[in-house]
Amino acid sequence: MAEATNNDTQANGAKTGPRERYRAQVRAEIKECAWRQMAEAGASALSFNAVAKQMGMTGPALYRYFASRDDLITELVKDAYRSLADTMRASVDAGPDPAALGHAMRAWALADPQRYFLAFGTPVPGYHAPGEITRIADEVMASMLAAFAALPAGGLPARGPATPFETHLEGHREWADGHASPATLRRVLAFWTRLHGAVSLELAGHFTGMGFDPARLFAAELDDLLAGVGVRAEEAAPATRP
Amino acid sequence: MAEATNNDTQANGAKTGPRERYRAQVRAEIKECAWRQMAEAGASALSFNAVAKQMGMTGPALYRYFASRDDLITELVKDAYRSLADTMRASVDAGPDPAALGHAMRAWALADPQRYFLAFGTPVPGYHAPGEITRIADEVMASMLAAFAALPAGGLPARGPATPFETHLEGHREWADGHASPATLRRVLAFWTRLHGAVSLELAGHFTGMGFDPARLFAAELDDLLAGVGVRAEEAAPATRP
DNA sequence: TGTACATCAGTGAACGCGCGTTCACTGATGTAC
DNA sequence: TGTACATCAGTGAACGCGCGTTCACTGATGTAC
Repeated sequence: MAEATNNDTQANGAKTGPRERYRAQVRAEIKECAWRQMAEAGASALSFNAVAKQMGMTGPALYRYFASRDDLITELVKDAYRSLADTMRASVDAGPDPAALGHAMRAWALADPQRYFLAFGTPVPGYHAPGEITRIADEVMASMLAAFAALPAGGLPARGPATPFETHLEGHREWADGHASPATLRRVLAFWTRLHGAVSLELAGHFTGMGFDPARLFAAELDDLLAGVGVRAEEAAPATRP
Repeated sequence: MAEATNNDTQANGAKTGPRERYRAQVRAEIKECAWRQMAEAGASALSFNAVAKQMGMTGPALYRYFASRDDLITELVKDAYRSLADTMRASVDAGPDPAALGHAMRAWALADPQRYFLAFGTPVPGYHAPGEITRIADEVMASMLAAFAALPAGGLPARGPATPFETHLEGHREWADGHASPATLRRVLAFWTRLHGAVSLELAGHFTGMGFDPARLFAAELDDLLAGVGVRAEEAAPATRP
């Protein structure tokens, strides 16, 4: 009954009447508030009522916008992954440069540490991410693969026979659509795990008091990885292409 | 008044009367319970009352053993670091082998993921670890330094000039007591961050569904690191020493 | 343009719950003489 | 060995609190004719 007769409906099915527009804006503001609150006390301390109060509303009002507290959090996790996926795709689209992609990832992490930890931090035992999030995570992986696969020979310089791990990957490459060589897959995994290691320890504050600049450690790890297995960028030319 | 006239006191000042012995045992059991509960729902969900109930006690009874819930958690964090420090020291004492040390670290992490995340996972904003914990963390770092420093030239094969990051470390090496070379420090940092990256992504479940064996990725990273910067163990002899 | 109606954002009261923590107490255990 | 006393682990009631969530409601906003 009372079907809308005007065409406030876009191609994607989203309504755009004045009420819908207002709804979308308030939803965004609520998330904004939630992020701010999480940055202060961590994700597990996120309180539905507290967010409402900070919005100038009473608690129950939030149920107009999110089905439950868990729904809000899931939405935030999804937004975090979405944001990372978009950032990485933009980097790859600007040119398949793994170094640029690495720096984009670190910049994204530094911009909002809690957002980074929401995606890659301590998991809640028993919680399983809905499929939608898994799909966005796959996009992230696809960007990394694209950055490396576009380079000649997957970014690898002249090299020897396959390592045991590459041989192992030969039989487990479904996650890469089968387009990349085992050597490239191994490279991408090193890229991901090393950058995550350096960035997460930095963000968690494990380097504070040690004096060195985490940005330089990160750059050094990137150099190590990208100048060929084990040859640093600075010494690559004279040493490894005789 | 009523000073103990017997000598139920050890060299370290700990009393060992029957009551003190009982106290220590119950304290240990409470921690045991807390660990179990944390493994099920995460650290932030640790409830004082729930632990007491699982112990067959009422909530207030726990205050005989821990000053507060925060005190309990701090104690657990301290025990986690203590356990890691002991594990690593044992490995280094058995011989300064970085590969063995790396495997010991991973085994320690796999044995209790929540324990690993309590030490290296998402930090609680605003929380600062007490000095005692920082001191134990320094022990962990010392073991890593010892494993690498004991190798000839800090475990480095023939190599070129210092990289920019090593030059940077030259001016920021207080955290290593000044005993190790910048090249060794850089090596230790790579060791730590890479292993943390691989292990934490594995424990957080980010590799599930990808098919490959995380243990092999870990071993490959260790190989990469230990066979010289960028030269894999398997191909080192034929490929890079012309 | 004006009127009648439907929609729906937000309120305020209330729900049951589990939390950390305090307090005065009881009763068992160990200690001193 | 027996008795008087001090210690202290654990209880049960109570505290105030904030949580997520429900419900019936009001009043403003947009819609249809």
